[in-house]
Amino acid sequence: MSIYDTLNHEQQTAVFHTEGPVLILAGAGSGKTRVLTHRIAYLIEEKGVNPWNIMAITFTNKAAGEMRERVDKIVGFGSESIWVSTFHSSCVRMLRRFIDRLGYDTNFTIYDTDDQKTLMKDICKRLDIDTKVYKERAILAAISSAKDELISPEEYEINVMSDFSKRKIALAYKEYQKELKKNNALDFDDLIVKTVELFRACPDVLEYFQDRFQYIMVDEYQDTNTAQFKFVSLLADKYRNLCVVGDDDQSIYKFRGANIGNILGFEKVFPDAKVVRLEQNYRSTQNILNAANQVIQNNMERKRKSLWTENAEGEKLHFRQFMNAHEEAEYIVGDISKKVREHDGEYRDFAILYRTNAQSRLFEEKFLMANIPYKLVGGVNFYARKEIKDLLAYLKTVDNARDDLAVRRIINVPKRGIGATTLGRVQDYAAERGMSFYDALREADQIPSLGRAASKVEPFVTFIQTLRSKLEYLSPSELLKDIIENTGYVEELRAEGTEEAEARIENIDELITKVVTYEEENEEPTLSGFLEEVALVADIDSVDGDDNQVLLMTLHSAKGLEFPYVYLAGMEDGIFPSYMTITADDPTEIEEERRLCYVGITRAMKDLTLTCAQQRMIRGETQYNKVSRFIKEIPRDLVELGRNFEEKKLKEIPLPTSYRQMKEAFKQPAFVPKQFEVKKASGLDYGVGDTVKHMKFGVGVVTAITEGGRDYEVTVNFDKAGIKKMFASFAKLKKVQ
DNA sequence: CCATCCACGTTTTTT
DNA sequence: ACGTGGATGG
Repeated sequence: MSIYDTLNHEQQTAVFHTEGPVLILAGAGSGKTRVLTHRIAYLIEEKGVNPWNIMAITFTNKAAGEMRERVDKIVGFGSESIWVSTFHSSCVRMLRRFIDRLGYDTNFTIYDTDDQKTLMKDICKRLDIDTKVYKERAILAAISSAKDELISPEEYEINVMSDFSKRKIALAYKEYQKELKKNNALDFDDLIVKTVELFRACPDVLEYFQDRFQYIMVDEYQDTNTAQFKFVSLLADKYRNLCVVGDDDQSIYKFRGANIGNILGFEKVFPDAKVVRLEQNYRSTQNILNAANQVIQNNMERKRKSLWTENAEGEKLHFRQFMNAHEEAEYIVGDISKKVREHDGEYRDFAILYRTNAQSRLFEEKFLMANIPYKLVGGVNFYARKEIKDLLAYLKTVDNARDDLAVRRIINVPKRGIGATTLGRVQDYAAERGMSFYDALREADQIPSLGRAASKVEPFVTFIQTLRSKLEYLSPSELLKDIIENTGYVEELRAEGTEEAEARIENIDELITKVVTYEEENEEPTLSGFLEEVALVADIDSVDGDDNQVLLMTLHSAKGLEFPYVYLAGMEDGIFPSYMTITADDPTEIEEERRLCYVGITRAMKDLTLTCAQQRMIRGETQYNKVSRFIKEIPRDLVELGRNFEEKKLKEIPLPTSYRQMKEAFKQPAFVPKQFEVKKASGLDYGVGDTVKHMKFGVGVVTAITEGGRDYEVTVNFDKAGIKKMFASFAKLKKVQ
C-alpha cells in the first residue's frame, strides 16, 4: 500500500507523468494540491530527482505556505531545498542575486501601490500632465498592463504614436521607469518583468536557473499573465518538465492582466503536452455542485469539463431577499449565531463572501453587536497605514538611501520645520547634479538657496547616518525600537491621548511583533529581508485556521479556500455582476463575473446561502437593484426559498450609533469584541473551585483564572473533555449551583 | 511653515 | 459616507 493508492485514476496519471509538459485541468475541489504534493513526493522518492531541482510556484504566500507544509509532511528527506514560493518572491530571490547585471543595486526597494502613486504624481507635475484629465491611477494602470504584456516604454511609445493621450502615457511610462531606476526601486510588475529581462540579457544566468529547476510546477495557471508565462517558459525551456495546474472556469484576474489564453492555448505551445482532467469533486454536495455547473454552463469560452461527485445530495441551497442591506446582514449574522448555538458548527466553519470590500462594513457592525468573533480579510492593508508606512520609510532609508520616496516621506516626520520650499530646493540641487535626494541632504550646507534651513536638515542626516552605522550590530527589531525612541514617534502619539492615537500605537506594537517574529523564523534575518517580506504580503496570507472566527472577504480573496457554510451576500444586478460589467460593451466581462460566481458557489462544502437586498446604500445614495441574473441561472429545484424573514431582531441592542463610534468603542484588533471590556469591568460570576457548564464540553470545575490583557483566561477541568483553557468572554461558562 | 476646512472622488476585484 | 488632498488663513 503506497501513498499513491489513495489517489483516483486521473490523479495518479497526473502524478506519474513526470517527464515533459503536463496540463492538469483541475475543477474546483478536485484535489489539485494533493496531486501537486504527491507529484513532488513521487519525483523524489520514485524517480530519484534531487529536491534541489524542483520548483513549485503559487500566487499567494498562503498557498505557498500550505503547500510547503504538506510537502514537508509527505517528503521524508530534503524537502527544505525545494523552492516553494510565489511568482513575486521567486523573482525577488533571483534578482537579489543578479540584478546588478541590469544596472540596479541588489538591495533594491519594492514599491507598493501607494509609493507608485506618489511617484507618479511627482512625474505628472514635472511633465506638466494635468492629473484631472489623466489620473495617476489610470496612467499607472496603463503602465501596469503594458508591463504584464512585457511591453517596454520604448515599444509602448512606438505603438501609440497616433494617439495623443496615449503618447502622454508613453512619456510618463518612460519617466516613471527612469525614476524607479534612479531610486533603485522596482514595482510589483517589475519584479517579473526584470527577471524576464535578466534571463534574456544574460544567457548564463538563465542557464544556471534552468539547470537548477529541472522540474517546475505552477499552480493557478489560469491566472498567469504574459510576463509570468514568459518567465516560466524560459525557465522550463531546457528540460521541458513543466507541469501546470489550473481551471479556466476559475480565471478571475483578467483585470490584472491574467491571460486566459495561457491555459486555453497550452497545448498549442506544447503540442506534446499530456492533458489530464480532474473532474471528481471531493468538496461539495451534489446540490451545490449542480448549481455551480448550471451557472458556469452559460459561459461560451471554456474548456469542456463537468464536475461530478460521489458526495450526498445534501441540503438545498437557500435564497433570501431582504428589504435592505441591514436586514441582510442581520439575518446572516443571526443565522450563524443560531447554527453555532445548535452545534452545527464552530465560527471557523463559516464564511461570508461579497463582491466589493465596501459591503463588509455592515457585517462588521452586526458581528460586533452580536459579540461574534470575526476576521476581516482585505480592506485597508496593515502596511498601508500611515504610522506603519512612516516607520517603514525610516527602515527603508537606512536600508537603501537611494529611495528618494522614503526619505522625503520622513524628513519632516516628526516635524523638523522642513517644508515644501526646502524640499523643492534640495530636489533641484539633486537633479542638477544627478545625485540622490539623500546625498543632496548630506551636503545641505553647500546648497546656497537653502540659507538657514540647512541647519534644520543636519540633525536628520546625522540621525540617519548614526542608524546606518548601527546597522552592523543591531538587529532589525532593535533598529526599529531605536527609531521609535529617537524620533519620539510613539511618545508624540501618547501625548495626543485620543483613541485614534491609541490605535496607532497598537499598530506600531504589532509591527514590532512582526519584526521579532521575522527574526525568529529566519536564520539570517536582515533588514532588507524583512522589508521584502513586508512588501510581498497579501491580505489573505494572514488567515489562519487556528483562530475560531467567522471569515469575511471578497470573492476574489476566497479563491482556493473552502468552508462548510458559505454565504454569498449582495446577489444583485449592479453589485454582482457589477454595474461596470453589465454596461460594458465587451460581453466577455460578464463571463468573468460568472466565473467569480462559480468560484463563490464552489467554496461551499455542505451549505450555501445566497442573499440580496431590494435597496442598498451606495456612496450615500440609495440604489434599487434587481435580483442577480446568476441567481436565475440556478435551477429552481435546487433552491429553498424560505418564508419571509420574520425572526426577531438581535435582541435588546441599542440602535446602532454611527459605524465610526462603534469602531471607536471597540477599536481593538477587529476580531476582539467588546465584551472583553464589559466582562473585565463587571468581573466573572464564578471563581476558582466553582462548578461551571460549557456548551460543548459539559460540566467541569474551574481550576484557575488568569488575567490576560483583554480578557480572563479560565482553566477548567471538565468531567468528559479534560482540562481546557479558554477565554471567558467566548466560552460563555455558566455557574452550576 | 502649519493647522484647519471644504470639495471631491471613490469602489470592482489585488500580487 | 468616508477619507484624501488642496486651498486658505494664521
